[in-house]
Amino acid sequence: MSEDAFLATYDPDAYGRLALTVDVVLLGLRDGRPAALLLKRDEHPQAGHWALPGGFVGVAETLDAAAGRVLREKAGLSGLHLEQLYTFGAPGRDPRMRIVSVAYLALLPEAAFTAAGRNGAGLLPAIIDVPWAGEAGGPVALRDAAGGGPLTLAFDHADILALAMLRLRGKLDYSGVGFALLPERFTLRQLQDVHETILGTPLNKPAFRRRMLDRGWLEPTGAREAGTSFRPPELYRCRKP
Amino acid sequence: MSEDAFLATYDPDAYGRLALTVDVVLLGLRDGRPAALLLKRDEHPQAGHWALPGGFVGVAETLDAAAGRVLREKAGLSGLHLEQLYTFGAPGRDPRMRIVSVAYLALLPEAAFTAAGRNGAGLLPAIIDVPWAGEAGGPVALRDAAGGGPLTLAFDHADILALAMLRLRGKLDYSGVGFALLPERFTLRQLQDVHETILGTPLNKPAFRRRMLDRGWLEPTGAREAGTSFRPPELYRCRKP
DNA sequence: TGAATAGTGTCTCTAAGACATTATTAT
DNA sequence: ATAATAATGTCTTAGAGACACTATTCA
Repeated sequence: MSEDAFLATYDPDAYGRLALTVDVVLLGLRDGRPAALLLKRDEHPQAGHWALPGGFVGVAETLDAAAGRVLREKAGLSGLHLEQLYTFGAPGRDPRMRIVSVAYLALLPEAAFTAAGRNGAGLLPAIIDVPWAGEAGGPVALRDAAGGGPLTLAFDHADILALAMLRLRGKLDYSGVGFALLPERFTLRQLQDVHETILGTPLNKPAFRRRMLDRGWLEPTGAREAGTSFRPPELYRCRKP
Repeated sequence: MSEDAFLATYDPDAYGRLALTVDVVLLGLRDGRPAALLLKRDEHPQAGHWALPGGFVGVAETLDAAAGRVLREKAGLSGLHLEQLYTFGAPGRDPRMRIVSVAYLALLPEAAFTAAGRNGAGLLPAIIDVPWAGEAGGPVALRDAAGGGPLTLAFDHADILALAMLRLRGKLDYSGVGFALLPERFTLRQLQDVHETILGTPLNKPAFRRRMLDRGWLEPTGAREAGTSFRPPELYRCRKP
């Protein structure tokens, strides 16, 4: 049998029906704390619960492209740091049918995060309270950034969020992801604040400066931050993240 | 509309048809070099080419369970270190239809690797020649362990294999994965050889011993390796990988 | 001048690399 | 004894942490 003949007789349903989605963890900082943007589900299943923005993967669409489209359609954002996290496929995770979801992590600079949180698209900024117990990670607790109570997520989205935090923490000090949470020009203090927030531990200032500068990823802009009532810090730009 | 009513009317085909598979990179060591077990495809598409063992995900099956089943059915192995790697979903990666594949990494101790390579199941041990150029990783070259020429893989399996090597290298020194490539009892020299092979660089012996022993993952068995014509080395066991 | 933070100099401490030395086995 | 490798002691070196000190701006 030739390959063409084989393809003509191939039955796509022979192995059962399932659907593929992407779910995107939109991570940023809100008032110096890690936060995620959530969407209220207004359709079944789990209508009324908070969830990660997600969507079905188009038949002719790359996984990365699907994640980018979700970002655009649900949050009006593009050009962000976006990376695949992990694929969640437990049979009972969605009551509709077998839905396997490829989770993505998107990182938003503080300004984009704040803007997306109040653009009327229904995105809720939720503060992530991480119990930084050891390296194992663990379940994360969520609460409304506007001061509301604790939030619970739909499906297995709490697991996805926890994994996103873990991944971010793991990559922080060797991979330039930290820059994706800052504006284009930033001070070393801002960079250190980001690292301390994500790692959940204070860092030594001289050592942090040395490491960052020796790494060669930072380029001084020559400009300094304005509006301070003290010595204005140098603004840096990321060269090679 | 209630959730039950919604589920009754939900159309699983509304977003297009696709299939989900798992592909498993069976990594081990062969004569001190990294190697993978490959299967010759005897069905279309790409019949006659070498490929990673894989299979479709059952409708009621966990992704991890599917990978475990592939391992059992295609290589007769179980109880191995098995972890999800990445999901490959480019639309054209398989000519049959849209097939998205969740890639897994399995690690085999040297004995299991050798046995699986000659059990008649058609698994070919292929040496992986990695150009260790920097941290970026890159395409890997494959050749028949029996001395044959270079091998080319079907589909995008070369990319999957390259990612597997990269992941293994990255996790080696902070995660106990190295133990999964050794027998239950091993010497420190064997452990160092594994690390040097995977990392592609020689390591300092006293420093390596110090690090490994200080980590607390190793437990001396009291026994020593037999059959040496010199001072027999202590055999260790992994306590907490 | 005082307050506040930026930015740096320097000492200490830890861990890795280099290298030599001792230990233990078989022949 | 000799050969071969295991296992360790020690010196050096690189980098992180601690801490204090200087620098620069605004009020």
